[in-house]
Amino acid sequence: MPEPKRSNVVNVDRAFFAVHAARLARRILGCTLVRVLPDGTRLSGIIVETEAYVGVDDDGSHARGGRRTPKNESMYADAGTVYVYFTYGMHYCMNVVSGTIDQPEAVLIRALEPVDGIAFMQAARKRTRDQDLCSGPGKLCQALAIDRSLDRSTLLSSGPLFIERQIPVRRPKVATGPRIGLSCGGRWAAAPLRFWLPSSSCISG
DNA sequence: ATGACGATTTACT
DNA sequence: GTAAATCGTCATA
Repeated sequence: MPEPKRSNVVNVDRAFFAVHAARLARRILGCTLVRVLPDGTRLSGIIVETEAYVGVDDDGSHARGGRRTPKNESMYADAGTVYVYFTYGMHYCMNVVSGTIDQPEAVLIRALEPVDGIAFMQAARKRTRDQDLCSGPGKLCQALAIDRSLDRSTLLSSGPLFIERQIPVRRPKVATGPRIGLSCGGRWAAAPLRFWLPSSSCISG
């Protein structure tokens, strides 16, 4: 039985994700990331900040130099696959795989503007302003209950995670700058591969 | 077997 | 501004 479509929501298919990471990073700004919990609760937020990790040559990427391990295996999967990793012994971060199969590119989702399920997010995040519920890659995974069990899942069906794209009223203004938190130096640390909507108050610090 | 590290967050001076 | 928290993963031995 087909699900009722929300008006204004455009279909997102594999071709939407199968572009260069820097292109996808811009493309998903303004889209809505939706998380459906096992009990059916819908959590969502508008994507307002992203970073592109552009392939084996990218010194900032987990796949630099062609590194391929059980941890980052999903980076090598089809466009539209979810890559979730665990870092600093306490945080998860979520990526959307872009490009072509076997070419490890991905877009890190760095911040959301909360929309649905704000009460759940508040409970999951504890004493923080609504504007900081999802203002960082680890924060949004906490708020949306995203962990490694969602690694390797796909955004291409109405599963636990998917993306909704609204018809834009007007093309949003996008700011760019260097990515955050990289341990590498040089041109890859400086490359303007971080993208955000400067109109949002939910950008990571 | 061991050690160093990390695409971060939070608290504290 | 600086530092602690905290542990799975991977490279080296």
